[in-house]
Amino acid sequence: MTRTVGSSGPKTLAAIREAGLDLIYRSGYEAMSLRTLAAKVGLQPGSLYNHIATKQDLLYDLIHNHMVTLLERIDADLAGIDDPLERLKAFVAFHLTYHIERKREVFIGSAELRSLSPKNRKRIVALRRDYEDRLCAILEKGVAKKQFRIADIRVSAYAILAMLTGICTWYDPKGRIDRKKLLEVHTRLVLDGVTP
Amino acid sequence: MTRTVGSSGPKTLAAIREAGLDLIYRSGYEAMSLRTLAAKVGLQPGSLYNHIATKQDLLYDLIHNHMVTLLERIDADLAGIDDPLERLKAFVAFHLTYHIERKREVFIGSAELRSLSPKNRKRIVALRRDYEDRLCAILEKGVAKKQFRIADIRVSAYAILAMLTGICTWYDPKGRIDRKKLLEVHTRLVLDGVTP
Amino acid sequence: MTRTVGSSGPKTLAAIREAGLDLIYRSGYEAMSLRTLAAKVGLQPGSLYNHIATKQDLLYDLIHNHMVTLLERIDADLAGIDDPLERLKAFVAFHLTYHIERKREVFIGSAELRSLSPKNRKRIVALRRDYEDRLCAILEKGVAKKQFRIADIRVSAYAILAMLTGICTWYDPKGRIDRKKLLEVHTRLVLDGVTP
Amino acid sequence: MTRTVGSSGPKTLAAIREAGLDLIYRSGYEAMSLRTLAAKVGLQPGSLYNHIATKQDLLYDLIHNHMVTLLERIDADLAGIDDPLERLKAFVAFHLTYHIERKREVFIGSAELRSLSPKNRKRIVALRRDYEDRLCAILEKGVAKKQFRIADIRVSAYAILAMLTGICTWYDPKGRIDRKKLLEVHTRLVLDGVTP
DNA sequence: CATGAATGAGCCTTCATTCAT
DNA sequence: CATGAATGAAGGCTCATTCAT
Repeated sequence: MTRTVGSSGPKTLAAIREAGLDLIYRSGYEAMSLRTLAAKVGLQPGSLYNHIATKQDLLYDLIHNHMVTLLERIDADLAGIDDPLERLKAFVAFHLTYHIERKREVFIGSAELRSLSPKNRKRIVALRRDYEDRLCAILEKGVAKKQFRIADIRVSAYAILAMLTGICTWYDPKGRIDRKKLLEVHTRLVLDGVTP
Repeated sequence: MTRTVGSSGPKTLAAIREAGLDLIYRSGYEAMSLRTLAAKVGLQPGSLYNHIATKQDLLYDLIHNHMVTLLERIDADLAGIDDPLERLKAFVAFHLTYHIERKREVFIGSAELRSLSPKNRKRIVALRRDYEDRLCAILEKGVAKKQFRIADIRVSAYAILAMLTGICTWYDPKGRIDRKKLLEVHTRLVLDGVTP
Repeated sequence: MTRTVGSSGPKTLAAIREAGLDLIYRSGYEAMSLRTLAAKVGLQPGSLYNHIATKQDLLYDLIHNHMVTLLERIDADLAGIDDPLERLKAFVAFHLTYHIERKREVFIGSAELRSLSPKNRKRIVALRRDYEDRLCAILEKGVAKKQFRIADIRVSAYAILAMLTGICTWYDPKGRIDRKKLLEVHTRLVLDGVTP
Repeated sequence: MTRTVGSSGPKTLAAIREAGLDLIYRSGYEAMSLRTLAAKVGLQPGSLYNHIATKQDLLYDLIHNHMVTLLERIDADLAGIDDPLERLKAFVAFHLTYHIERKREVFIGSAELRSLSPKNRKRIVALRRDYEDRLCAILEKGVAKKQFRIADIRVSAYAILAMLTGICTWYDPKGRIDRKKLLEVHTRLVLDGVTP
């Protein structure tokens, strides 16, 4: 998004992104100061502006990156699968995995929506909607094929997403529960909730 | 905006709490300035300190109040119900209703956990755990009585809570979906997910 | 200075004065808040104004009281003594004793001169001058009678006062040096410095 | 008042120190606001923080600088002098001169001790003690060599220091008394007080 | 590209003081 | 007399951002 050509430029920008991700995840966008960020990267505050346009821009950049990747990946994972039930399983598997691996991006992507400028927020919300639509489409197909029985597609989609997304607030990769079991439990919860 | 002459102490505190709830919900704790808060209540910034000790204190007060009420209410609603299935239904009904009616408190209670001082956060997290334990207890009893079939109690409880809590991020009381239907959809999702 | 008739009035005023003395001595006039003062006396801040006119007034009251007492006492102690040497000894004895016993008043009386309003400062400085004049007069008489040999009366007077007053910055009544010895040492220092 | 364009770092810091010295001397540490200080230097209040860490830090810096210089100078002035009497004379001469020329530093160094944080105060008090020890050592040597007759070294040292330091509260370099006479008067007062 | 110094706005909080009750 | 709640000003300090070097 914000990038300047040059020798150590891209590396520095990457470091800024990574540090920003970390700090925003841990303390929140408002609570993170660019001074702290600069210090973490080993720069003076003013130098950040050789890589980013504004603090707000960095936030948008982070979230936007995340959303675009999310959409690319889900499409890649669903490609070639036709059966709605299989597609739903794939969706759950992907969502869960991605949300565990990208805990910070996911959290920021929803908790810091309100810190985005109206214009930026609109853009991100549109991408979120795109992603939700992937799930809605699967559910609809399943209903059409009588594989699923669902009272309200959108409500169910939101409920499923909330449930799956919720894990990134408590799941600890180093904790007692292994990822496979987590996937099984959630897959069952979802399937039982939509199959007749 | 203008000073309400004769507004006595408790009333002013209540106004501060209400305004704080609103502002924190909409812009976040860090982003809310006490100047804005004071203006909304019709006071000078310094006058807030006749009613609250610090900004942090107000946040804690708001969240703590919410948690205590939550626990009181769920206990009241569950009292006298024995059957695990019925208890689970009551839990879902209560949780959903409360989370719709107290959207702001609920949101703040989780989104602003990180804005609490370590000591305060600990206290709140303990209360949250208490609440989660109510659901775990129900699930356990149900499993013991062979009414439920659950792979991992705690994981399921978190999944259910995440799902039910999720609604307060998108549900609009004035939107197309009425509360009854919402309850039906979620109750089914939950029950199907835990019954054998 | 500032007094209201009434039942517990005078006692409260005395408590305010004592607390003020203590707080100003320990933290300085600017650093002492009326809130702290009120708390120490067991009142609400606003209630102080039933006894004092302003914070500045309290300071002036304290210092003025001190100066007036100082003058009354030195005159009493010198009364009836004629010989300049004896008068000087009496002065040293009185000054030392008073400055040890009224450490706080003395300290405030010089350190907080700058915190007085111009008008108040003028008044106090005049009283200080009166006191200095007592010593100058003694020295002059002694010189006239050839008992003393002094190059510059005023300079010597200031030097002597500085020396004698200095003790209240370090003397600890409970320390190793007893008051009698202190008096001896200082008396000798002074006398040796002015006698031929 | 107006910003001195191009004023580089060290120069600005020096200006801040000088302005701070002046303001603290005249109004006291607590009474000096950083806004006033900044205005005097021609900066915005926040810009001060490019040069100092905190207000407290500035105070400590000022006093510490003063104490270190004091120690360096007295040692330089005493170097090469062996006779206790000559050393005492040199001490008096140095002390008096320095205290006249650095009136403000000296005053702040003792009047604002109480405004220092406990940790900072400890450090400064230790340096003061070092300086006092220089005088004590001279007196001791003189006593050992029977050149001085002193009842209590420490008490006498304090008395002498108080007397000499006192002048900086009233001496006006532009006044009627010239420095040479001042030195004579004080030297005699001191010597007469310690010689047999 | 990075730095250091500056800006101007704003933050939370404290303060002396007032006044209806 | 005392209280509790208010005011308005000010305090120290932090912040995102700019820009000459």
